Amino acid sequence: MDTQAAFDILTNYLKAGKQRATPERYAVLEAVLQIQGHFDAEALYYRMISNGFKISKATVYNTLDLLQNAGLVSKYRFAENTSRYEKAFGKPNHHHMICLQCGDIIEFINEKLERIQNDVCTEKDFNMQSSTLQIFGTCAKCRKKR
Amino acid sequence: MDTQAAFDILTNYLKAGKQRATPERYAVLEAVLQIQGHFDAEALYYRMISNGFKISKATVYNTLDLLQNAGLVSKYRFAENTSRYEKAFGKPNHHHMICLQCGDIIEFINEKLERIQNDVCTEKDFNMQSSTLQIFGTCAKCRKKR
DNA sequence: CTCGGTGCAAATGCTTTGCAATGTC
DNA sequence: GACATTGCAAAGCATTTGCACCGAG
Repeated sequence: MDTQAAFDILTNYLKAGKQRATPERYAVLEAVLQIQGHFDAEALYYRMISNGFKISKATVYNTLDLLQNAGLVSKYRFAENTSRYEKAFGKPNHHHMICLQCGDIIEFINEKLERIQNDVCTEKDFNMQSSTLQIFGTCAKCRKKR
Repeated sequence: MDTQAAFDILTNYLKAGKQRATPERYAVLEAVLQIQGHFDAEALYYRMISNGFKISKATVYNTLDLLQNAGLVSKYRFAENTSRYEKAFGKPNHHHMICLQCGDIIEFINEKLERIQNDVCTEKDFNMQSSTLQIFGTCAKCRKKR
């Protein structure tokens, strides 16, 4: 949503870690913010290139990692070989249902789930940083097709 | 636990799909059943080789996929590039806490979680086949080290 | 001016594939 | 005997790395 606020978070994160503010880093963040839903590094790379921005794949990968550490991007590993990313800024924590037929991803939020996670972590004395619930199966659309 | 019961499941699965009962398939299953906890394809391959069994990596990968479809093995994708497997026979559905420092995996079961999953799937009209909740963070052991 | 960051191409590591040989049915 | 399955090595992909160059601080 608010690009400037996200830029500020990045600026502060870079300052705190004494890392440099390069145009590439802001460009990747800007591109990420424009995308609705999930994407992989390759798609982001081609999107930036075709928008006329000059950047290398290595930098895209590096920067996505950095943005993840800054809390601006979430990284997921579903069933495939590719890592999938998603902007984390202005989005509440949520989980995913992945359709094995069409690959569609349905997001959902559930407060009870948050509570359970906290309970389990307390019980096992585990310090949670992030979490992902992935439900694999068949979506309504695909079931109707048969 | 009961190797013979697992073998029977495989036999029935193969018959149902008109697939062949090869020694390799039973050997992979047997090796899988002996392992406590998670493993990757490479580790299983070397384990079998060093036990004197002659098999190729390709067959290990193929057979792990087959065993997954038969419901005898679960396949996970945590944060890394490698797929991790685990025997599914005689083990109830469970979820994972992954320590980002030491890589340890803590398993847990929570019945409330099952109910939430069912609720969410009903709500979105989604047909669940499998699911995995992964909680990333730091385990008690690693926090004490600091 | 220094050294962190970038770009490029090559390397890496997991997984899949093509094809001839094998052994199940 | 037919043909699914195996083994092997090579190919495929996503991601990382090494190193020369560049540019932020």
